[in-house]
Amino acid sequence: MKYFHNEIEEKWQKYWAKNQTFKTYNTSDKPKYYVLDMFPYPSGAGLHVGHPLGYIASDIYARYKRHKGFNVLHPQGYDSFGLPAEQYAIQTGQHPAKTTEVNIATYRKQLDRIGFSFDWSRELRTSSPDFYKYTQWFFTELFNAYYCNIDNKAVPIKELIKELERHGNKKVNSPCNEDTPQITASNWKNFSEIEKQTFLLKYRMTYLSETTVNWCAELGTVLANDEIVNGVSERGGHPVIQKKMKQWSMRITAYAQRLLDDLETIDWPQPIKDIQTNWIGRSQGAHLQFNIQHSTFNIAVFTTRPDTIFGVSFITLAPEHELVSKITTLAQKKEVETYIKSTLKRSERDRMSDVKTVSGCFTGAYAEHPFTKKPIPIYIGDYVLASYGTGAVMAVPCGDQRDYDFAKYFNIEIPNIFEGIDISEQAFEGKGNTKITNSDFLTGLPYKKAFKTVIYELEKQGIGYQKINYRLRDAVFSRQRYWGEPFPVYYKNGMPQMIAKKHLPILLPKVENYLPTSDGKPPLGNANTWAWDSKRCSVVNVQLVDGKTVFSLELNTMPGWAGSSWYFNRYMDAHNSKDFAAAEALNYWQDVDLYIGGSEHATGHLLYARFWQKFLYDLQLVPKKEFAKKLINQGMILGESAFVYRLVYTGQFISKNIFKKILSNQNLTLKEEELKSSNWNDSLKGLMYQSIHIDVSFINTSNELDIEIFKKSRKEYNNAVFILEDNKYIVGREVEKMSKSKYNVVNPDLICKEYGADALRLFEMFLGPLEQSKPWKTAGISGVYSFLKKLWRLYNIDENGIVQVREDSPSKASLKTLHKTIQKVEDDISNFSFNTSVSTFMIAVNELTQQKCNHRKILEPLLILLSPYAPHITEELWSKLGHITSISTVTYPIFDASYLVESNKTYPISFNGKMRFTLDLSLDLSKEEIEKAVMTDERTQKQLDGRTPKKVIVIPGKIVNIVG
RNA sequence: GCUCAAGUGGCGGAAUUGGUAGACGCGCUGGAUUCAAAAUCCAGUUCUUUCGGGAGUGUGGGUUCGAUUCCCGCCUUGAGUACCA
Repeated sequence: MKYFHNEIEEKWQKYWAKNQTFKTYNTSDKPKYYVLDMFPYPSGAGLHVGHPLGYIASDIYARYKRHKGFNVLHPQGYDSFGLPAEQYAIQTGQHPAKTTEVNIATYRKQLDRIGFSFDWSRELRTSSPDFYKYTQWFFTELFNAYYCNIDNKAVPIKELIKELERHGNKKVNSPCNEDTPQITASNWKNFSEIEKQTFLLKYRMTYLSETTVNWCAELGTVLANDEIVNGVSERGGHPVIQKKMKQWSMRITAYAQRLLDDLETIDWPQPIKDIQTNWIGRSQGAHLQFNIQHSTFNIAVFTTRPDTIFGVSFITLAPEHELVSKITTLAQKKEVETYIKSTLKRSERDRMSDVKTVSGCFTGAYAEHPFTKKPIPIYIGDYVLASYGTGAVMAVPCGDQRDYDFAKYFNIEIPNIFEGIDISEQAFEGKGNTKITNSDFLTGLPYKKAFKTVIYELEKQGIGYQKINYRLRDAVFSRQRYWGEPFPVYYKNGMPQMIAKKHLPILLPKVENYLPTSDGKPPLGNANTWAWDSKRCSVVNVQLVDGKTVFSLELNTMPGWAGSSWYFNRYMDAHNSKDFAAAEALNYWQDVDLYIGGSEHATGHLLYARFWQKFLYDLQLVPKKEFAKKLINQGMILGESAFVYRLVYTGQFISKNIFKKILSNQNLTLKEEELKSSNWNDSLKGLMYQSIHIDVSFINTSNELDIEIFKKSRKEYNNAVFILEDNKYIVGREVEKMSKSKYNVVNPDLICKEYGADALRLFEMFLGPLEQSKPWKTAGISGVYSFLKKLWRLYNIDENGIVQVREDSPSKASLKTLHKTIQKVEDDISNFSFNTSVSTFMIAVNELTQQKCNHRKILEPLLILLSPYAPHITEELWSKLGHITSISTVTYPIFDASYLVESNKTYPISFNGKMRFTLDLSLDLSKEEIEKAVMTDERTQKQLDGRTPKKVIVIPGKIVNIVG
């Protein structure tokens, strides 16, 4: 009987759905294990073969853990708020909820077809009100909390108010709000309500502030730093400019140190840890002040090299620095204004692309050196960033190349403070043991000592202190979009107010138009009616009528990472309507044991989710500081794009190898039949050509183009002329990211139809190491497919579908094959090398076929072993073996080492390191006995040919080497 | 520029704490079966060779009886990051 994968897979998928085989309960005697995938955004394009790679790996692991006796939570859901659905809505008027619904249905169908063991009863969607109700609630919790530097954690804002009433803010300022002015208790008491609220905003974990944001005009919204790549938007590649706007921000900087420290407690890939460490960008240095001559102002700077303080010869401010306008002298005013204007014009991108050009301008003002009291000229320059440190630097040209270049350009002196270092060509940026010189009380000290000494001196004089600075910035949380979570916020006298938990969720209102309003408000400004908790309130024209008062609502929505920052906790108790999850559920599941997803989220989702979790932990809402113990980044599956080459001049399509010859202009000998076109020779004059992406389904496995299909694919190709090689048109191939626009997408549905889901699963694992990126080549699937067919044949299934297995004892060789396989596969799974375990199965089936082994005692454990990889065929064969229960419920076979232990060990015998022959020796022999046995062997004597060896090296259990 | 990772047949990739490099699969070659094809099965497949061997894991060194594996220099590729004071 043939292996009909389609029939089998349909049967078992139905069975699993009907019996809720993979439903998980929150109570069990078994230990828990939580396996999670990064949930997908349901795009209109559906899944391609690259998407399920991580899901397959996690599914194998989840099934394996179930076999190992764990109560496994393996859920799936959708990150269903997002830009594409909204842009589609703008174009078509179709409501994003509708498109999302349709896309999810497609995704679900595709996922089901691959045979995942997800517990779909826990499915969640970030765009569902049941879910975003809690996203909104967490927002209000963030608003109602501040970061306490005494407890070093977030605590309710009530505590801060109490403290302010008693002592003012003398003690409470944590590093993330150290710039907040100091107030006393009586100051606080004299504040008006609005002043109090304004003041508290400086402390809240989420706060409203006028900030410089990354504005993308094309997308009509602000973007977070991690959403910008090379100065353009990550999505769409549109230009991004700096703009001041009133925005919600998340005070993630409060957690900078803890986010850094706790990286050591989690088993995440080193590259991800490195990226996050880099992104947080901790640097240790000093904060110090320079008084400005003839004024009351002073300039605060941050430096990592306070030891070079005596090398300062000027100060540079960012053009946006607030002091610029205040200190510029009348004489320099015009020049400064012109310069600032020119820097505003330069986009971020320009500034980055020409890093080397020095530009700046003198303000006319002078600061005073804190120790020597010498005047120091103050410049502005756009190499200083307003958003890092204090937006001002003390320039030490001899110790920093950028300062050096600036000094050379403006002819500023470059004092040398490094003993025995030549700085005539470039700055000296090293530290090491070089001693500081020409530096008053620091002269003669090496870096470390000088660093400590100068900080001591600064603190003593009260002009500076040691400081740790972070590159990490607070994350902008407002988006001027429609398809996102509405904020649970209304405004009273211009101050934001939270809407109480009992009124949540604030439902996303219906709008006719998804674009910003004519007066520049975000799309939610188009809503006529808002509704939540309809019994209590009603909202008309974006105005909340609550009894008599009229308030306006927040019209921004939350960014894409809001829901994904906590969704993993929701799966633990997905349908709870009273809370985001019951305490019992949270305490049972604790955290994610294994998280699988792409590394592209390193500075986005993976950082925000860690921040959010820590916040929830501080409020004792979740039991763990980190949400995921182990993380694995699956690599990307790349597509092999196909190209045809067209000469622009003649319009001819030229087969790949002929085209290559033309390009290299070598050995250009064309057969007469290739020269069908009379224009041919002309075309060589100006070699203008296009390489055009064509759909990968137009070509066969030997890269030959199906010309007829190609011609029909587009009108413009109907009469295309082809120059062939060996009567074929060969296309060019190139590995690229899989994408619709490159026509290189391979749909998993087609693979499932042709080869089956089990073959797809095995093949995706077989492609290579999980973490690596690798190109997809459909041709390669035949290997695993024929493996499945061989497995099927091993079971001797007759025409009636009856399996004929032998019940007597299998041979020693077969048992050895089985137990070798058990051991190897378990080793591989625990190392997450799924690729090599697939090979192990293939070897096992080949060996068993050769041994003609179809013993029940071998076949049953083999099925259990294989079932995580190929669940459908193993379920089918299991049922044919006469079992009633599903294979998912049985436990993994236990490896019995006794089948592998051999009395003899084969020793390689080498001469001068070169292996000559092998000798079977007992494992129990002593070194001396082994040596004796080797030396008396006739092959040894033959090799030695009468000579005496210098020494004989015996490594018991490994090798014998004879050195002559 | 800085940080990290990786270089093994025609290709994807194996190789435990250093111990017979190239497992497994694709592709290719030959054979069996077939009227033929598909499918299936068997054999071969790193290079080189005067058929004894010899060379070989990017490259040059080092440690070792022995190195794909450990150490140092260089080259190449990929990823991340980018005026961070």
